[in-house]
Amino acid sequence: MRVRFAPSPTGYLHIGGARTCLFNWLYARAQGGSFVLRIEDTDQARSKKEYLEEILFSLKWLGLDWDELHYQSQRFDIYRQVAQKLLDAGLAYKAEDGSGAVIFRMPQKTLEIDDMIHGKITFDTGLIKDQVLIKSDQSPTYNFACVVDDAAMQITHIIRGDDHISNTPKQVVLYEALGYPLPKFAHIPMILGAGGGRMSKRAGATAISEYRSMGFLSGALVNYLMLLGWSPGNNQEIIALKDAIAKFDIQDANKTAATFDMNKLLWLNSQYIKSCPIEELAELVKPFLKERNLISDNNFDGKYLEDVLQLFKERASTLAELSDAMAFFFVKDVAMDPAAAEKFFAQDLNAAFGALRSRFAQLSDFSPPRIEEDFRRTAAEMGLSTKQLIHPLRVALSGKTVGPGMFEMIATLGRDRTLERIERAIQLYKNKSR
RNA sequence: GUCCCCAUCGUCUAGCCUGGUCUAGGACACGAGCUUUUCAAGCUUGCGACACCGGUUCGAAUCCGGUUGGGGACGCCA
Repeated sequence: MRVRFAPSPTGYLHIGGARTCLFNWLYARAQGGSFVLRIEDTDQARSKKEYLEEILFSLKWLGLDWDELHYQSQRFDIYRQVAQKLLDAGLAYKAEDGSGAVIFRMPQKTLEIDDMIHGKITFDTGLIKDQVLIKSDQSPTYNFACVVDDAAMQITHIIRGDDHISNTPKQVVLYEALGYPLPKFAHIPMILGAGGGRMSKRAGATAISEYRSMGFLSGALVNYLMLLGWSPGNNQEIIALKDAIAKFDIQDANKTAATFDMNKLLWLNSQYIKSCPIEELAELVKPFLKERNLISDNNFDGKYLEDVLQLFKERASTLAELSDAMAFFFVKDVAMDPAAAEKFFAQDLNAAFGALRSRFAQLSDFSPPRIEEDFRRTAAEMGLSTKQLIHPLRVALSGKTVGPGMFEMIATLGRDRTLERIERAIQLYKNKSR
């Protein structure tokens, strides 16, 4: 069996296209067939190299590899030849306006299509007008090139969005006119935007590459896409692409349109971040840290990065969020956010900070348990509760009121940075209160 | 307007084909609690759906018809 995904490089690869591609890919891999990628670049004016590159890049990023790659722009001669055959057979005619367009004479009949997902669908072709096959600029129309290619490339199963259901009778009559064997059709439901209508920018129609730069892991996005219109069964939600192959069958796809839900995607992404091996996560997060000027190619400490990631990997839902949350580990002078400042300047803790600084300086084993021990002793000596000291200390070290566990954080930050930041906080308070 | 598709919690879905085991299961989100140095995470728990009407049947979420609602297509775009 052979399937195909046929994107048009007149726009970026979006959620709907990616899901269609995914189902085709999954079905091909499950059945041991071939997956053909066909670029439908017949509209010379609107097709852009930039879009083509984005589409190919995004498919690779998602892990959807193809067995063959074809470009319709290189096959114009074939379409014209086939059109000529229809002309010769009297099944098509030249436009009367002398424009050079070739038009197919629509037969009048009732067509019944047996869709793999919807079952029988009937159409009355008498309601469809004659279809242009070759435009006046001699380029083929979508429905024509599509049929010629699907037949030439021996596509056996056409899996596409159900917005194409109404194109199906127009294509089937062409198969019949040309004597091509009819493929099987499987029309999968569309993905709707949050409002219930077509996906808009707001609702998530953004390019797949956009999700990448927002910090989604490709595995999480692919996993989410699989769940839209299909279920692996057994109440399973998290499933890797390679494991889905064995369970996938296009006949199990839903008929009902699904609404895109960013919350669930975010949740899945957080699950993937959480379970991602730390070395891998480090590689994934590096570009985000570089983009924020937190590390550069020659200055970063791989071990330090991994240690910091351990602290944050369970508390972020995107790589972008992760990078922002851990930024203070990589800057010289931490910026204090307004809410944190309020907490920090609430009372004079310089005596306690001073005591902490000297204790930490002398600590032989700079580990979380020892740090905690010293911290609690200091708080007790100063007549402070843990809370009274821990929150301002967090602000002093991170500039924030929220973050990972204090003692692990200090240990990971390291003695030098910790002492430096405590000292800086002491000075900051002095200057402010003066 | 014409044609086509669809209809289970707010959202994604399981169940539907092969009616009874469904006082309809899971996940996200939301509420509460536990844990706790904060925020998360995690765990426990709560809220929450078979669109409506009719038919078939001893029995319908499941089968049939209609209504309503939603979506899509009607380009020399793809």
